[in-house]
Amino acid sequence: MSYRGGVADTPAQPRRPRRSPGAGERQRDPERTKARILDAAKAEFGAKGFAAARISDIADRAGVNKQLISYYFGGKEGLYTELADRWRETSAAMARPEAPLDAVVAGFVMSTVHDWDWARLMAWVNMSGSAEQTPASEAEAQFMRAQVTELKNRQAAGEIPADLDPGCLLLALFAAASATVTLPRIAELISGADPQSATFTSRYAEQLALLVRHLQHPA
Amino acid sequence: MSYRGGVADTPAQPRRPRRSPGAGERQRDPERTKARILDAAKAEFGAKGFAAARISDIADRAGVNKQLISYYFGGKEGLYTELADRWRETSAAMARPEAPLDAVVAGFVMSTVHDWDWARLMAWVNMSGSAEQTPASEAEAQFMRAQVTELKNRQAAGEIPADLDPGCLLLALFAAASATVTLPRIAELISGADPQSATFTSRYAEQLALLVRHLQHPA
DNA sequence: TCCATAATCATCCAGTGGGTTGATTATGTC
DNA sequence: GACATAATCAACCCACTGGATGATTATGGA
Repeated sequence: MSYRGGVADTPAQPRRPRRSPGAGERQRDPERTKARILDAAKAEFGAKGFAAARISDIADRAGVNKQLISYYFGGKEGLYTELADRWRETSAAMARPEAPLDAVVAGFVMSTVHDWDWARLMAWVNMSGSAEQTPASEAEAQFMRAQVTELKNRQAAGEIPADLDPGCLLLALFAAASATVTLPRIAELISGADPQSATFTSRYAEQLALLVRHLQHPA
Repeated sequence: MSYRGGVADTPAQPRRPRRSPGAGERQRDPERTKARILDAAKAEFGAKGFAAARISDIADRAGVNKQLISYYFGGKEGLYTELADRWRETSAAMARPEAPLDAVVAGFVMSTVHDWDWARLMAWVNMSGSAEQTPASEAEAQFMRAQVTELKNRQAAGEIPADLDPGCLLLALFAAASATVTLPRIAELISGADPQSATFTSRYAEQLALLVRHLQHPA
């Protein structure tokens, strides 16, 4: 038995066997091609992680010659960092300032439904990234600090128990909200349902929100 | 720049250049050798995950010829499953029945200090394992179910709010307790400290325990 | 002491996978 | 229409990696 990368690949596009020009459709369209490669890469990297992902698989999924990955992104590593960078930007932009905390957490959980691959990619980046390796962009640190002060404000406003350290709380909430993605097997074992499914995810999101509310207003 | 596996390798043994017989020490000792290989594998797999780990690195770290990995464990995959199996047994045995919940959670967090590699391995297994791939041993499922009923009991005893689903709560606690291992980069960003360090880990453990207590007794 | 066998090693082998090369075909412009 | 250039592809290359082979040495028993 050869090792197959983790978690079933996302069904994804029906994977047309060969792209036929299609009336009115350009047959050379660098933007489209790049987008396709990025999508495919997101799916593959998300499913298997960097090391286990194969650029030929990515190319196949994108319906494109694998050389284009070098051509556009400078190889596997370039493609990966491109995606990682985009994720950082996205997550930095994701800072929703003044929603209730339980809603923020639940929303984060739910976001994994719409973009499972993206969430998985985040998880891989976090799991395998160390400080020396990828120096954690200043923007990223900024974002985290902002989130911490966010929590601190909520704490000052009495939304959160005063004796909890905002940093640790943030970390815990982050981890809990990522649970379906980072611990899919346990999630499945516990719930009996597919951790990717909307039904389970929304239930879990709701429960987490409830938990947060319990922290806020005494039970 | 070639991709280096995630998270700095554990310092580990000083990696003796060549094992010299050493007075009174057997120079052929299969048990010792196997143990060394397992330790090295745990460290390598833990640091980089299955796909990125190299059996030659494992062999080097163990100070042993790489062929012995095939000899004793039937290759890379066999070695990995061996470790994964051991982890499952260990974690199944880890079921401490009647400690207070906050202590259980804190203890789980603290366990990552003494055996970081092991915790990382767990994280990789969970992250990359899907149901089809490794059918989640019955024992494993049993263990999880047991934990859930454990929580249910605590809930019945009024330790936990009645409206929380025990399964979801377990998942959330599990994820939160694994945070330093599964999200080391975020942990580092938030705390400014090394997520592997005992100081940070114990602080985080304490905070999580506090959080659990807040769930139990209204703030 | 000698032998059978287990343990260990150095070396080789073949498959894989990422990357490169050079050719080919669109596309836009003059 | 012709040309320059961008986009795309098929084929090849070679480093790496996991595993296999066969030799060698220790160990324990007869």
